[in-house]
Amino acid sequence: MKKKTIDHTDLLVLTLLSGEDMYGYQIITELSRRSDHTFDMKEGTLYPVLHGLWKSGAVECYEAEAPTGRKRKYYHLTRKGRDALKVEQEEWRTYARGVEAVLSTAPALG
Amino acid sequence: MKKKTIDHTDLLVLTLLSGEDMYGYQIITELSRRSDHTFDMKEGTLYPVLHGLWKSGAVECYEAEAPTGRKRKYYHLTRKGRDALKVEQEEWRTYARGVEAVLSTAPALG
DNA sequence: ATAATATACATAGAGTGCCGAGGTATGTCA
DNA sequence: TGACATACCTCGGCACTCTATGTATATTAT
Repeated sequence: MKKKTIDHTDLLVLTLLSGEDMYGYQIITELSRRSDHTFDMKEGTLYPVLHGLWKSGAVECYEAEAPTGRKRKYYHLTRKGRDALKVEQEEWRTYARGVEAVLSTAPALG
Repeated sequence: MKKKTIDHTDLLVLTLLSGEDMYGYQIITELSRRSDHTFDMKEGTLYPVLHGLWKSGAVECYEAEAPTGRKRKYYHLTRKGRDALKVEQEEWRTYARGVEAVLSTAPALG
């Protein structure tokens, strides 16, 4: 049984944060929604990613209270994070182009 | 420094083999050529992949002599391998569509 | 001649990255 | 009051790819 992982987690998270500040739980639900339920990122995946992005300076973090009274940790994309996102997007396009190029050289499947 | 791995190795290898039987070294050079040098698959990656595909019945293997007199191990895609390829291709398309969907929801980068 | 490079196969160990499983805690609704 | 959604987190395992290394032969350059 082949394992299916999400990969490109940084790209996806940075992309979401480029639109607006978000908190962890929201990132998971938004990612699922915007990908038409293709991506179901696990908390065990997301939080380490978020902490890594913070450590590298790609995001800043602040706490805020939800209308419900709950604490949330919002993440904000920094200038550095925006630059990183550009790089990641370019890498993704190159990668996807490469795969499509290889697929296009093969005969159609019966 | 972020590490760049190829991923989707099975998809790429099966795709190449769907066109013609190939031997290991050839797969590496062809993959590089057809992807416009995007993919430089390492031998330490390819050979285990090939052996795994053989173990799962996706490919058959036979030895043949090159014009130079050298021995080569050719791999041939089986019916089972072709089915696996269809699945892998479909999964790739779903995945790529998902990523593009997420990217498209973000504002353009300055 | 011989050294370097390309061809051709292979494996072991390291490193990375994602997930499963578990934990903590609060708010909402039946 | 008990279930469920929200909201955060960590640890250990596992899968995957690469680095490094090894073997061996053929070709090309010096």
